Amino acid sequence: MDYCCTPLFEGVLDEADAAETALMLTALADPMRLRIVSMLAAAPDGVACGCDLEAPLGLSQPTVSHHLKVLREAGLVANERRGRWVHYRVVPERLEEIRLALAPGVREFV
Amino acid sequence: MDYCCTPLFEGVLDEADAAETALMLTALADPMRLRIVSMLAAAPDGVACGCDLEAPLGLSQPTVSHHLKVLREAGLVANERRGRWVHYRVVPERLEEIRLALAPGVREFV
DNA sequence: TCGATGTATCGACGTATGTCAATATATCGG
DNA sequence: CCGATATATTGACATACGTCGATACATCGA
Repeated sequence: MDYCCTPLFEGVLDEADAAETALMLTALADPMRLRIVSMLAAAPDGVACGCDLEAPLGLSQPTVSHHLKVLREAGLVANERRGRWVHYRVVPERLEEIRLALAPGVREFV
Repeated sequence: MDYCCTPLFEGVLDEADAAETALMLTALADPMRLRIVSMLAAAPDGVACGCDLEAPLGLSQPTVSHHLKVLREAGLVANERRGRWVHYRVVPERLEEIRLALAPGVREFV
């Protein structure tokens, strides 16, 4: 008797939800961007400017700017111009969204 | 007085940790793979075989096999051959690792 | 043994991504 | 207004990724 191929698949992520969650995860799924978020979180007042990130990361200025743009468009960091500099900070609520999306069963899987 | 460019950057993710976390996130940062994990989690006994995933996902058999391999190599799913079929299940401990890695400040940021 | 069925691998294709140098834009100080 | 500094954009490049068809491998039933 085959107990395989049961017709389950209920309460599953639809395409739209999967696409949105994947966008957030994609923005975070890069070593350099993870380190950027970590640096911002560890910075005094949780704020740092892009110029501080280039040397520790060993990346060029355009590349850092690119990564910050990816993180910003994913809502994972916020920026604020302060004179010549742009201050970046982590958006913890957005990180929490990801953690909730990955809850026990990836969804409300109680 | 410039309050920018302070020499913070302590307690930050090193390259190795960032690379490993990025590997897990990359495996999960795909809409189809998110739906696969969701389907496995929602399946009775938390187990399903690859043949059940093709039709709901609208993907070819090789593509489903590829995604399952990516998830398996990332430790996010486990497989077990059962006769002609291979049963896949989510590894919740691995998902929990990701959630912990994304804790408040991405690291032990209390 | 042979055919059927589920799974894995291979090769190829188009697209996306991370990176940089060069350049443009924005803001401050003098 | 001009030079200096921080940031953003553009264009180019190599690499990685998602997908498929074709094919090989594994297992069961007859």
